[in-house]
Amino acid sequence: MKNKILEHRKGKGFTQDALAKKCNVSRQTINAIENDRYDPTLQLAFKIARVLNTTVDNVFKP
Amino acid sequence: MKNKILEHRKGKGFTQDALAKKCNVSRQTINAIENDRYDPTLQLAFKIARVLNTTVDNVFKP
DNA sequence: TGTTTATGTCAAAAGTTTTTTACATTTAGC
DNA sequence: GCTAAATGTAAAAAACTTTTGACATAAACA
Repeated sequence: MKNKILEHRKGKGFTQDALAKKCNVSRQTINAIENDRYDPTLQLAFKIARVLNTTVDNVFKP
Repeated sequence: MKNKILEHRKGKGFTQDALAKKCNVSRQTINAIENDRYDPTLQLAFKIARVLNTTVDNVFKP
């Protein structure tokens, strides 16, 4: 699953750690997802999208 | 996680079984998700949305 | 260079989803 | 009311994912 987390994250000036904290997950989780090591749960996908001020469909592409 | 699978599914005239087959999962999986017993993987969420001709953000709400 | 901050990666644990088999209940049409 | 189709549910196992702590590497920059 491709994603545009990096793009949106940088756009907001967030570090992985900052984004992680806002999503209440570990930095490694954000890193792993950002680098396509695995897909987030649907819940976390929504959380990430919300924190990045966008939609799930916008951040992730199958 | 709330969802509008039933609504969209009926709109297309699909049974749970039909939707399941189109998504390559078991009928019980669709049934369980439709009835909020658990959330699908992000992959499956996208598949369901695609089969129902809509978006993940449209079908699911945190 | 040395220090700090940011990112990358592992292995294992923890947790979740999915499948299967089976049966119960409901709904729709005849 | 009967029948067939559709839906609901359960338990257990299999498959898969996510998370975490720990450590490694890289980047920034004074």
